[in-house]
Amino acid sequence: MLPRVRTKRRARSVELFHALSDETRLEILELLHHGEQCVCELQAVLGAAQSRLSFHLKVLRDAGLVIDRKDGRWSYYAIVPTAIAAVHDLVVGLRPSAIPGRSALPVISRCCG
Amino acid sequence: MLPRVRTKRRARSVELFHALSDETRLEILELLHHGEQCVCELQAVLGAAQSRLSFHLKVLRDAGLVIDRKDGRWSYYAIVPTAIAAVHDLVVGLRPSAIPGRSALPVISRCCG
DNA sequence: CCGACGCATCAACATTTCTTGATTAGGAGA
DNA sequence: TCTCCTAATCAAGAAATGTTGATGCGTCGG
Repeated sequence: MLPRVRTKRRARSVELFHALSDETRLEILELLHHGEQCVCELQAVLGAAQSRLSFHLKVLRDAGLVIDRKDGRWSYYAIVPTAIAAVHDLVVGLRPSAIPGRSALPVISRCCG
Repeated sequence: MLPRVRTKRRARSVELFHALSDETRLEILELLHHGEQCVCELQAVLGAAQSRLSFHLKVLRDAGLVIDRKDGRWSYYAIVPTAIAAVHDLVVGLRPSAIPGRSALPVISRCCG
């Protein structure tokens, strides 16, 4: 009976959570805490192959979690704070208490109607 | 130069975000907002094959996001609020502002030292 | 005790995601 | 221009993840 609404929101959730569900990508985000970084710097610190890093940066970029900027031959990546905020909001929406007017008590009455 | 600390935390992040990076599993969590539910109810609402549902419930359970309780032949699943809170904390930690004493400005000086 | 039910688990297959090495493209400097 | 450098992209293979149908196990009702 559940309406098919919020499918878009769920798709977006999947995209964002998936982008965050990888060790390398989380390390990248941690490094970007220090501010904008160029790919070669990330590469040096992470000790990752260039194409591998590029792949993960693309995942993060496609998800909107980071943004890139070209300067000469270098590419600089930075965190997109609003995207992190979006993730934050999605997580808040996961909390049971997020749905008002309903208790979290078991519905004992009928199981498989 | 980055210390290898917080590897455990990252592994936990990967586990949690991965559990949340699937459409079916997000739907399950939404349904559990209505309180504890038995598997057959989830099955009916989602129209999912029984083994498929069982698979996803196991992923959620292994990640600690839900807990199960047996009653007779039925299994009831419920959200674990503290796990959601843990996810919340991890996301907060992703925010650039979360690292104090460092600005988020680009480090222009030397790129590839 | 027997059969139906609810659900976990397994094996096999399909699909997706990640890694690796090679290629490509544009900018910078000689 | 020629060459090196940075980084994106591609193709192929490896690995992880999700799906499906079958099987097994405990519980309930007859």
